Amino acid sequence: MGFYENDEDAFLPLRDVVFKQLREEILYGKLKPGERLMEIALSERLGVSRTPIREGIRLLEKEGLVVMLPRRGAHVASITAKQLEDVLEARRTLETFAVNVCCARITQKRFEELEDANRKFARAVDSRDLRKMADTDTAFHNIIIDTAGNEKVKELLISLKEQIFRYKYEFMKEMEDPTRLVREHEQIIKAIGESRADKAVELLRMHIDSQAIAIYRKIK
Amino acid sequence: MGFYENDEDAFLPLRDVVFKQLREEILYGKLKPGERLMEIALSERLGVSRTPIREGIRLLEKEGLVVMLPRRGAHVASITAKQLEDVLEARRTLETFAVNVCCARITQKRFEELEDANRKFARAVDSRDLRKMADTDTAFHNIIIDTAGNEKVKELLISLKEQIFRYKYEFMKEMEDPTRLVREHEQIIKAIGESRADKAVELLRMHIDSQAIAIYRKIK
DNA sequence: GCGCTGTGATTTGTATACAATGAGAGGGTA
DNA sequence: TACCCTCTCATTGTATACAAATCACAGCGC
Repeated sequence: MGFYENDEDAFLPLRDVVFKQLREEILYGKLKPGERLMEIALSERLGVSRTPIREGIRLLEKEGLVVMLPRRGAHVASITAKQLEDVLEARRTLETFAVNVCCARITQKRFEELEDANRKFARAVDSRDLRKMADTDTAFHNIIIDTAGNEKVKELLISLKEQIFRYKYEFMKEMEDPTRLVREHEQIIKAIGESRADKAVELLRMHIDSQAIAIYRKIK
Repeated sequence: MGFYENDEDAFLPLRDVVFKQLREEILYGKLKPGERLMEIALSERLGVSRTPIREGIRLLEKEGLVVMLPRRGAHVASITAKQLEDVLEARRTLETFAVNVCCARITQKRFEELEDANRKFARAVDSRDLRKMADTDTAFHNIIIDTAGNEKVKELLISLKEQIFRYKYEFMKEMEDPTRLVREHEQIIKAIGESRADKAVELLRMHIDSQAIAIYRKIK
């Protein structure tokens, strides 16, 4: 690859380096939805042969970040309103399941982690650093998902969220009052702390839906 | 590939032919869980070069049918009790969501398709043809999922089911009274027909769980 | 003016050659 | 015997060459 972002990449197969690099570029908007990924151009830009490029693109397809058509190459996945709706509905279904289980299983330690994660998110919101906001928000939700303890659900949720991350990122850019998200997180934490599973599920549903509506409006 | 199963394969990229062939072999037990997929051996057996083999294996990985470790090749995915539990829980979550939406959206035409699908399943059970049973059972569940109209949920459910198909198949082999499944389907159809979403959800949950328990017992 | 067809350039699909790694056999030593 | 070292060989990773398909567009006929 000519240079390495960090040392660990040096030990990864090139396909994984390609995957990580392109994933980054797609998620944070350098590669835009619909843009074509051409193997030769990429192999020249990244300084590897077409083989790891092809394999890296396959990995992106697995995550739903790229769509491939036979003989017509790979494109950065773009999303229709319908697809967005479907993904968000699937996410809501799985993540409300997760928060429900989480209520039953949470430990004191995990609960404190959750509170801590939201404090970090609050700081990120204060700092107005978009990337930090996205990362700390993800970290908060991931604690809930981890606590539920279902690896397959976790895997599916990671993939679903990546598919809409780019749009959510754009949406957060223009959000007038992101502190509302912090308060919504606080309410969810409170419901979990009180073991009120139904309430936590309902709050999380609303939390996801309100973002869904905003993103949806933006897409159309 | 030397010969073609059917004509349409002749127009597919070789990676897709490889994918379909290996998928068949994994689902119906010719390739067993844990078995190693070696590229050279496969390329000789299927009469293509390593390139489409590698790409076909990537497609299988995407479906969760094989797992790959860098430098250590691909293996047919085997499943631990915990993983099985996780997959079934994820399936239950998404499919109960689907049946819930299905109740609200079903049309007369779709309802008749559902009844018809269960009649076909009943005939398959009578015939004792295991493969037909599996196929018609899948077809029945797919009508519910299609009616819900969420493409992403459908995609996830297809993948989840494939991951446990092999075990379900083995389980059906030894099932003493498969007509119970037909009756369970009938109950679900009835609940859908009466638009009793909560009941349909509960029945489907039980339908999935009872199979889950049986497969679970078998694995351990 | 419009559409059809053929041709060349571009791009993906496939095969193959070579490099690098890892697993295991075999032998030496404590 | 148990352990470790090295060497070998099988296997995966990567690069590259060639084949086949697609696309864009020019030229032709209607």
